Amino acid sequence: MPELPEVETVRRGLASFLPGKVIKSVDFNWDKSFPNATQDVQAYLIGASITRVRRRAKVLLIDLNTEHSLVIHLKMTGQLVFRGKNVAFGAGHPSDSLVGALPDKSTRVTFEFADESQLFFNDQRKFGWVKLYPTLEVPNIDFFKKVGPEPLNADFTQKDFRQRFKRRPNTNIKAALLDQTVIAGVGNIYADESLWGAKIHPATLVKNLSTAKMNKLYDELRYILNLAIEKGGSSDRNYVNAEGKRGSYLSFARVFRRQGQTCPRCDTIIVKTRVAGRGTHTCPKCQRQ
DNA sequence: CACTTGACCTGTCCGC
DNA sequence: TGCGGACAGGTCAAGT
Repeated sequence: MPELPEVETVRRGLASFLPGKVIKSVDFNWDKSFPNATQDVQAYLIGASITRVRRRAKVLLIDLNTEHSLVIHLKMTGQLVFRGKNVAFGAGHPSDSLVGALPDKSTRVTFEFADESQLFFNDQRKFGWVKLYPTLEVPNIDFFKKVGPEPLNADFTQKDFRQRFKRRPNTNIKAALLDQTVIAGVGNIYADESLWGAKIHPATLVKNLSTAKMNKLYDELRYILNLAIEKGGSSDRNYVNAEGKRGSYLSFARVFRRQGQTCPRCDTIIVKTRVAGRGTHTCPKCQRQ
């Protein structure tokens, strides 16, 4: 599911609800969803207070005042939904909501706080996880040692972007965009959307892309990631924000999940194919290989 | 090494 | 209505 804009949207929601909350209890019903929860839970989680909520790549970090952090990956279908006095099931328009009463059959971990509010980790497909690490060790996790730069960082330039891709000259640009060690945070939706924006066919080999094309891709990717954050992300099926509500980006999408519809630039019918092992949406006229 | 494919899971949709 | 197969926003390990 969640790519950079969705995870960032969840982070912003959690950052408004969680700081100061004191963990009263933690409940698990699927071991693999919280693989290193042992006696550490008692020592570092129960009674701990949340200090802040961060994001790196597609990973959320919830820092505690016990020098430990919850590290959370939502993978394809993970959700983190907060329920408290001011954020209750039923608030807002019903069509915004994708989750009802919690816990439900997809709930894998439940955190309860001292003020009776709760945080639910739901994950239909069970690929996602919550782990507990000493805060200082988080940068040493294999994933964080290898992951590429944040594409939206102010100091990340067109030149940096081109440099990062030089490590994957013989692979296609879509696979390279999805490779988290090149740059962080891009998944299937925003790969397709940004390639359409830059008029690049997803199967084009990286080494065959000009400097101008790569610069255009950088511009389109940053534009689309920022727009998606503004729209609260994409809810293709499971994704919801920290209040359990959908994001609206897909109503603005130009190609993703729009096969059979017309290209907004040239009216050609958008097609769905397979590139880098993933469903891929392109305009056959705008994006020639 | 660089690159591709399968595995991890559940649920839904589509064709027969 | 049932059943099999393909597919779904991600990442690893294992294969070539």
